[in-house]
Amino acid sequence: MKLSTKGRYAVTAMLELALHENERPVTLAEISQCQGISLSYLEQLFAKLRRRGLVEGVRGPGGGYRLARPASEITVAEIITAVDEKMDATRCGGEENCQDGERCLTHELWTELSRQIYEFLDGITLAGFLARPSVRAVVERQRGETAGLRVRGGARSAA
Amino acid sequence: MKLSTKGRYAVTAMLELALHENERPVTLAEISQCQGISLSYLEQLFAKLRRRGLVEGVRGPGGGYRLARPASEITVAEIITAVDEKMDATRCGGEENCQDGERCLTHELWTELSRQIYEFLDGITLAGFLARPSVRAVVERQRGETAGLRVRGGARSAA
DNA sequence: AGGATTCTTGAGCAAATCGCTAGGCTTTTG
DNA sequence: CAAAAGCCTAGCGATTTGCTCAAGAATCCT
Repeated sequence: MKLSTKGRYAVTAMLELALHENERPVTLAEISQCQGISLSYLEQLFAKLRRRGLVEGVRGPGGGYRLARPASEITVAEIITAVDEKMDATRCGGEENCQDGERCLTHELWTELSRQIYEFLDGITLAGFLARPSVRAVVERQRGETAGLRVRGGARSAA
Repeated sequence: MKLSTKGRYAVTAMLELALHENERPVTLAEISQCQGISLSYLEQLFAKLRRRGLVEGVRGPGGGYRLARPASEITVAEIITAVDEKMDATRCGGEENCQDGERCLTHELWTELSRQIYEFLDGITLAGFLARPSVRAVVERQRGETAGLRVRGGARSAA
């Protein structure tokens, strides 16, 4: 379980997609501009997210990315592990013969903690997170401020 | 909040100290041997832990490291932030003017999530973690296996 | 059909970080 | 004083980060 800026980028981008779940696809260019992340870097992250079946790409004009599953079925843990690839990296490499037999108890202790963290993050879905009052407040505020400014194409409700 | 092998090393080493809380200090050489981490790397990690007031060093023969506070008052979050130094690294650098005013809502969303994770880890103390039944079982097993083998000096109860 | 838009993929690259080596120093015990 | 241990600094190879550049493929619009 590695939790650094890379995973943060991915989670943030996925939240952006979740906010536009029932609208047209969101382009990477929009996310890039809004977040200040380079377009190509986002492309790499989304390539991994796509391979893991978390997002779908829609090509052509009007295209972009869309959540492959409902936001209520995508967890933060999935996103992070999708872009981080390897997470176990135990010194003993899965074997438990750190020293002689299984003397080194520490990696089992860490494994337990790591599992705790994973289950915690696995309990947070995109939809669930966006539904929190404190988060909801931010979304509403931003929505209100930019209403009528960023509506491109009349916000048709995507048939 | 960065959570990678570096933080794991630190947490693991601290757990080792917590296991010998009421005995003589634990040397880095012992931890190094048991965990397979290089001695000098441990020294660097412990330098940071010491600066944060999490451990005390005891010099001279018979010395080593000891927890500066009871294991029940040291949280996993403290340990990880102690060795990882920087964790916020928000794109906007604390300012909220990502684009125009505060359009970029995403970093607030992430901040919220990051806080959740921090509070989760801050709720886990060394003592509390070692008290869990599943962890306890591992400790007891290891203790039994190595009883009489690794007792150096007669396990005097440190006055 | 042709061009514009957007995803898709790959090569590569500067900077930072990781985990470690090496070496020297200080303090304490005996 | 010598040995044991903490303490400190410099640096190094490998990996990862975050990014640029470039080409291709699918789709929409005219």
